[in-house]
Amino acid sequence: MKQIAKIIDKNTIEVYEKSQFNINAILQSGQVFRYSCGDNCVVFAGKNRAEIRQDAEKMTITCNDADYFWRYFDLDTDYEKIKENLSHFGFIKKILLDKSIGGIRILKGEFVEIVVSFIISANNNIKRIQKIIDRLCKLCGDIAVFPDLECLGKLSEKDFFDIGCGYRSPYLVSAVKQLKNLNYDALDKLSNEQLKKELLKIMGVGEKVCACIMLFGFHRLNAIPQDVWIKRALEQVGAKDASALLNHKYAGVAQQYIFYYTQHLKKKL
DNA sequence: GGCCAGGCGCGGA
DNA sequence: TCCGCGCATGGC
Repeated sequence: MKQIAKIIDKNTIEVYEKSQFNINAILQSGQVFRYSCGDNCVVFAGKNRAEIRQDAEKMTITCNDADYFWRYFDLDTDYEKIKENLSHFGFIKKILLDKSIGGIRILKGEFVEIVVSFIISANNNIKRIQKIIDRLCKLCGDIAVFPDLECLGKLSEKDFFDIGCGYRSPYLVSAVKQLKNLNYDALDKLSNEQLKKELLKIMGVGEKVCACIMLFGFHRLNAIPQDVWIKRALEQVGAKDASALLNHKYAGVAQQYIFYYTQHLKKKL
């Protein structure tokens, strides 16, 4: 496998394969809510921060912890192989003609942040989700740091209501209590079926949010979150292909391609 | 101004 | 087990 990236020092990673790393597409594919893009992009994960600069020949990630972001950006995985595999589906092959799509990667988010963020995401829109999460961070003291369980545990239903969580507020209070009794490393060892079963016990986590947590928090690449956008898209490709995709080992990756293509690029399958 | 959003929990069949 | 309903809020 071609080396796609290299750790330069404890604060710096260089990424060389543009075809496998498009920071704008990654951040705009709906898997992360705390980021901003101007000349450079900045992304936050837990208490960590990374800035990504794109030059002609390479991308440079400047961050507080290079090892952390190596894992976060999934830089051990060769996405060319995944793309090749998924290209057996005609409609995925067509999507990948848009080169930005091929630069999407599945991030490895912080467990608590992913769970809380995607409970908030239910029946909500992305702009509003981002604002609520920003207010949540501010409520616990630092706009650049996602609250830990200690701070989250102190928040009341009213606190969540007041920052716009709406009817999800009681779910969040319950979920935070449950999260205190869950151990990430133990969950990470479970099979897909067992993990799903455990995550579904969390208040506010149903089938779709569960799939998001599995995909973006546990890197289970076959987990496919089916929101209204994906369901609409899959109706267009026919039952046979849709069924095959839903059971594919990289279904979650395909789902990210479709989500970005249909929603962000506003293109039809 | 009305429809919609990365849905979910709940009660009733 | 499987519907259908209600739900907070603001983006568009």
